[in-house]
Amino acid sequence: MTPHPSCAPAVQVTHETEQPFPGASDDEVTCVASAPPSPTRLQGNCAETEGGGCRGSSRKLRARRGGRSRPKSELALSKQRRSRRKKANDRERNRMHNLNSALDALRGVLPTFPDDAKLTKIETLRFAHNYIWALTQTLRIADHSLYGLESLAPPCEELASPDGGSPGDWGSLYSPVSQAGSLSPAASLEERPGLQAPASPACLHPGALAFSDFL
DNA sequence: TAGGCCATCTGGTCCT
DNA sequence: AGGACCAGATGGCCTA
Repeated sequence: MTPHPSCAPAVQVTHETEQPFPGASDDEVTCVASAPPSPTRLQGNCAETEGGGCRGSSRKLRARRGGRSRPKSELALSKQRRSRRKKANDRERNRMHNLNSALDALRGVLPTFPDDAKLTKIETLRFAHNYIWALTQTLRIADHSLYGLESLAPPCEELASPDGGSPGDWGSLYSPVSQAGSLSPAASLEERPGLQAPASPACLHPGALAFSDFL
């Protein structure tokens, strides 16, 4: 969608982040309202003729036939529509900000090298998936050692990956996510200079889980 | 300049 | 009725 020329996106974000749910005035003409609809939204005339799309048509008809709701002028309906849309946009923006905050928190507990390297969203999720699995395996191996079952512990190459992938295939550890997309963390991190994927946890010495072990 | 990533808007759907 | 969630579209920014 094309933002209104007079609306700098960054300014808009800042303003509306501070006021997640601003009381949208009916007189307020927002950039959203003035922006042209994207081609995919031009499904017939439904979306343009009534707030909320085609489903609102029945409500409108009911009102005209003497329903409970008071008939509103087109202008009033248009204003109400814009107001609702603006509030919905604010909520959606806020929701995505919360999601990104959670993602940042997740990044904060994941080991990366260099430390300030920022993982993308998909990398963060896949890396976290792998990291949790790595820690789980490490704990399992540690348990074996603790009870003197070290000799019974399967060798590195016998430990199955979370998805049952081929043993020792670190890249497959990121499945099922990696199966859906071409960008497995191992692969993607290898593609990105400076970022390195963790080594196979199955080969970590029990109890010696250190950051360096994942490099 | 192409491609990747991201933020944002938007309409649809489901739920309370 | 209104909010949450979702997916598609779009444009900006950045990097190779």
